[in-house]
Amino acid sequence: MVTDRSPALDRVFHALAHPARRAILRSLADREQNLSELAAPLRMTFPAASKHVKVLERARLVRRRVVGREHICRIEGRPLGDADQWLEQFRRNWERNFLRLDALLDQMHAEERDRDSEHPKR
Amino acid sequence: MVTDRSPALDRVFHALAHPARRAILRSLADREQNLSELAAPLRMTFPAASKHVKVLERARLVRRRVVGREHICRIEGRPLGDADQWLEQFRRNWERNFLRLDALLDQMHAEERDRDSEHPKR
DNA sequence: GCGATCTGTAACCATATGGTTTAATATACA
DNA sequence: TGTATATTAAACCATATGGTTACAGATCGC
Repeated sequence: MVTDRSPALDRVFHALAHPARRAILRSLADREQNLSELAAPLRMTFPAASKHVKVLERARLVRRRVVGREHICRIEGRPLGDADQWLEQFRRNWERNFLRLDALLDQMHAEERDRDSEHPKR
Repeated sequence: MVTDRSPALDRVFHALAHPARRAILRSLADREQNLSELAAPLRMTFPAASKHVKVLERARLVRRRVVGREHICRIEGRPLGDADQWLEQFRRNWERNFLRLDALLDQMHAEERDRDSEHPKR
C-alpha cells in the first residue's frame, strides 16, 4: 500500500513538476551526461541548471559520480517507479469505484424495471 | 508524443507533490465530497484546505459544482491520465535504452569471445 | 606552471507556497 | 427575522523556488 504521507513521493512529484527537470530526465534516458552537457540545451544559466539537477538528486531520480572535474549523471529508476505505482494504484482504485457506481446504476434500473412490470403504467 | 514543455503537466505534478492534496484525491476517489468533508481529516485550518482544493482545480484534477451553500467536489480523471502517460512513455523509453545497453554489452562480450577463440591465451 | 574548462558557492532578487487569523458573503433553518 | 453553516477573501508571515551575477576551486592539457 502506497500512503499519501510520503516525503519521498513529495520530492519525486515536485521534481517532475518543472519542464526543465523533465527535459533533463529525458536527456539522461538516452545516455549518461555531465552537467555541462545537461545544461547546454536549457535556456538558463549553468548555476540554474545545476540547481535543477540537485532537485532531481534529492528526489533520488538522478545519481552523480565525479570523474576528474566532470560530474556525470545517470537516472535512478526506482523512485520513478514509486510515482508510477502511486498513480497506477490510485487510478485502479478510482476506476473500481466507477465500476461500482455503474453496478449501482444497473441495479437501480433493474429495480425500476421490476416495479414497472409489477405495476404497469398503461 | 508527450512534450516536456507542458504547463498542464507542470500543474498536475505540482498538485500531486503535496500529501494533503494526494489525501484529498484519495478521499474523492471514494465519493464526491464538499469542502468541509474534505477539510475535516486534514490537520490544518479550513482556508488552508480550501487552497489545496484550488490547486487541484487549477490542475483540472478536481471539479466543483455549487449546490446551495455547499461546494461539492469530484475527480476529473483525464489530467491524471496525462501524468500517467508521461511516466509510462518515459519509463518505456528508458527501459528500451537499458535493453539497448544490454544488447551492446552482449555484443562486446561476443566479440571478446571471438578474439579469444582466434588468439587463445594458453 | 598556466590557461582553459567544469563545477560549486555565495549573495541577491522576485515571486510562489503553505500556513495562519480575521472578516465578509451567501445560504439554510427555526 | 435572526442565527448557524459553508465558503471565500484579505492580510500577514516564514520559507521555498527559480532565476541571475560574480567569484572560488579543482583538474586537464600544453
